[in-house]
Amino acid sequence: MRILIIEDDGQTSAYVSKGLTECGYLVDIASNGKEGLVRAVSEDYDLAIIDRMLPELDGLSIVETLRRANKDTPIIFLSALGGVSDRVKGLRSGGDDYLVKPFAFSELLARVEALLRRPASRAVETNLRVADLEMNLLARQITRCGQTIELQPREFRLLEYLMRHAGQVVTRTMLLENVWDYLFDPQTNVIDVHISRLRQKIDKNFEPALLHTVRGAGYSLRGPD
Amino acid sequence: MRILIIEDDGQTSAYVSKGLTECGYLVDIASNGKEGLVRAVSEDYDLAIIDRMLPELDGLSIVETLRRANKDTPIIFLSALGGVSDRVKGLRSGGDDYLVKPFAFSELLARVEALLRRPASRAVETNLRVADLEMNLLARQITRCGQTIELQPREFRLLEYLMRHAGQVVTRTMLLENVWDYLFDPQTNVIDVHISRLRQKIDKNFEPALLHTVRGAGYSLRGPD
DNA sequence: CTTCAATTATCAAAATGCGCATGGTTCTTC
DNA sequence: GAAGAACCATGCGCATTTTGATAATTGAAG
Repeated sequence: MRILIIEDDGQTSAYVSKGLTECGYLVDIASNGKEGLVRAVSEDYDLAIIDRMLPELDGLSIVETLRRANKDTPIIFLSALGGVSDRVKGLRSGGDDYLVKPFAFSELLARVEALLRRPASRAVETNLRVADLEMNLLARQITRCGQTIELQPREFRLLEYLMRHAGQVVTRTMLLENVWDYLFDPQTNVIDVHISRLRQKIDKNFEPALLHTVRGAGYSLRGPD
Repeated sequence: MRILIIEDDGQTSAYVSKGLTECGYLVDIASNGKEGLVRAVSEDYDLAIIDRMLPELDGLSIVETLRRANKDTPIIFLSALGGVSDRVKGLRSGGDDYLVKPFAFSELLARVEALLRRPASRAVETNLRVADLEMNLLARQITRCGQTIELQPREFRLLEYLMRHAGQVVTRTMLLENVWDYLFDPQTNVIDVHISRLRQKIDKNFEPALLHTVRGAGYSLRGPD
């Protein structure tokens, strides 16, 4: 379990970090708001502990930004501001819990674990999305721009793999290994054929194209940036 | 959104209930632990607010029992016991939050909404289970007693329908409509055939049988009670 | 014991899914 | 701008899977 601490007071962050590490969590510390936000957005933490008052960017704004970006990492506020209205503000902004300094580590830990225990934290991803292309793993249904698209099993696997690696370049070797379970090169153009068929279905009739060829390397599924 | 309050102090429960009702929640009140537990188990609340000290059965025990019964209704403890160790105990027992009396209603409301906003509250069911028979909708995988079982698409649909209606009697007409999309009677024994095939796979080699015939009516999937 | 519903086995038709080969297209490099 | 490389699209056919029907057997209820 990975936890991010955003806290400018080195003493507090060291204290919390030490305790959590001892309990087996992987802890990262960001000492200002900007850095914290960047890390929270770009990496996948299971929980974040955020100070409300921070240099560069305050805690409330971080959380609001995160939530707007659809990141629902559980968040515990840590703050010296202990008034009812402060706590309400923190929770309303998208925080999941609010602990007033000074606090007992044991309570923080209990609250961390209460949040991590919520099924949401380990929720299974049932939906993948790249731009307006959506895959519902449960219903095995693909839609682009609201229109549903039918895929064959192999095409489905192919697309799932591409979506799970959206933005990255996916090589033929990766596809052979992970979509076809081949450990060798079949010396044919199977991949090309299926990529082509997939394109017919997900990119033809739509704008813009999402499945791009990376000459000499492989393919890459990505939306417009 | 339905909220259950388990609280013996009439004044507190009335106060909380009034506030929540004004916010559009449907509120039920149980004034002792036993009654509260029964309601929490038998009905489906989106959240429960539970006093720690209650006549008949204390709050901690209620929560522990609920969690053991696999109910993961979010729970907020409300208590006059405000020491760190009390709070930790409440959270450790399976509670999601702990608010010390006296409290501001606005904070309680903010905490209620923080919990309800967590996706967990509207988590999608990705797993069905009847006794030791499990269906993982995401992986489209069936296991009984840990052993994985292969099913054909139609058998899968059939079993899914049966599992979603476990305990009930499922008639042939229901099956024709929902598994075959037939709106008429095909005048053959398609259903019987598929039920038989399904039995071979899920009940043969296992004890006890889960798929029961209800003579003259249909079938019923259910575990031992 | 009889009857009718339910179960099971076997079969054949239908549908599907997949990969290959071929020939066409686009890109790169000189 | 020509040649070669990489990539793309299409149709075909094989193999397998999947399905539904028929018919024989079993078993429960009266």
